Amino acid sequence: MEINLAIRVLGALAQETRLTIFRLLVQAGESGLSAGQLAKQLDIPNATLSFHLKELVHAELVVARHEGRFIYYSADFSTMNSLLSFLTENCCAGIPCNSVEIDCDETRR
Amino acid sequence: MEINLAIRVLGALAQETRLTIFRLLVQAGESGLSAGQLAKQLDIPNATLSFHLKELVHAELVVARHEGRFIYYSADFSTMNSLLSFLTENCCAGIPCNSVEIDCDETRR
DNA sequence: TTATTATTTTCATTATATTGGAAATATGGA
DNA sequence: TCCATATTTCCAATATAATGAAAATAATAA
Repeated sequence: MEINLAIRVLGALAQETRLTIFRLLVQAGESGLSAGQLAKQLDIPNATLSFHLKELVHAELVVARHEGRFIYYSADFSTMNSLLSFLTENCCAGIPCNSVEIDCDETRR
Repeated sequence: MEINLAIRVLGALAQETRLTIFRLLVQAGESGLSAGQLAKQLDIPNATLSFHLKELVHAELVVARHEGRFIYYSADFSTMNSLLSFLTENCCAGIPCNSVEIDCDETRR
C-alpha cells in the first residue's frame, strides 16, 4: 500500500459517523446494507450519510453495488489487510513477534 | 476498546508525519528512537515533531521513556491489536472468515 | 552555578473537514 | 408517461487540525 492511500483509509475511519458505518458494514457481511438502511439506523440526514459513504468508497474501505433503485454498501476487508501490512512492515527490528493478529471467528483459535 | 479512543488512534495515524513516525518506531522495535533522532530523520522543526508525538502518545500508540536528557519513544502494539478487535467485532454476519491477520515475521506462515 | 543540549509550550496563521437544507438526478412502478 | 422513492450534489456556515518561529522548561556536564 502506498502512504497516501493509507492516510486516506485511516482518515476515513477516524470519524465517528464513518467508523460506525464501517463497523455496521463489517457486521452486515457480504450482502451489506443500503444507503437508506444505514440512514435509518444512524438517524442522520441523507446528505451527511452520502458525504461519508463517498469518503469510505474513495478510501476503498467500502464498495457499492447497485440493485434496482437501491445501492448496497459493503466492507472491503482486503484494504484493511493491506493497511495492516503497511503499518507493520519490517517491524520490531527483525525480532520475531506476533505484532497484530485478528480473526473474525475468535473461537477457532 | 471504546469508540472515542479508536477515533483518536485512527486520527493519530491519519496524518503523513505521524504515520511516518509510527512506522519508524514500529521498525525500531522495543528500544525506540529519541525525539532528536526522529527530528533528524524526518527533517522537521522540533515544535512540529513534539506536537505530533504528543498526539501519538495521547492516542496510546506510542509510549515515552526518559533516559538521561533524552526521551525515547516506542510503538505500543497492544493498542493496534485492540483497535483491530474493535473494527472486526461481530464481523461477517457470523460466517467464519479470516478477516485480518498480520504477523511481524511473515516467513513463519 | 553557568553553559549546553534536549524537548515542549505558546500562539497566530493557514489549511482542511463536517454539517445539513435545498435542489438535482436516477430508478422502477402504475 | 407521470409519480414516488432512493440517493447524490451543491453550497455556505461552522468547527477542527497543522505549521513553525520564538520563548520556556528540563537535565546534565563542566
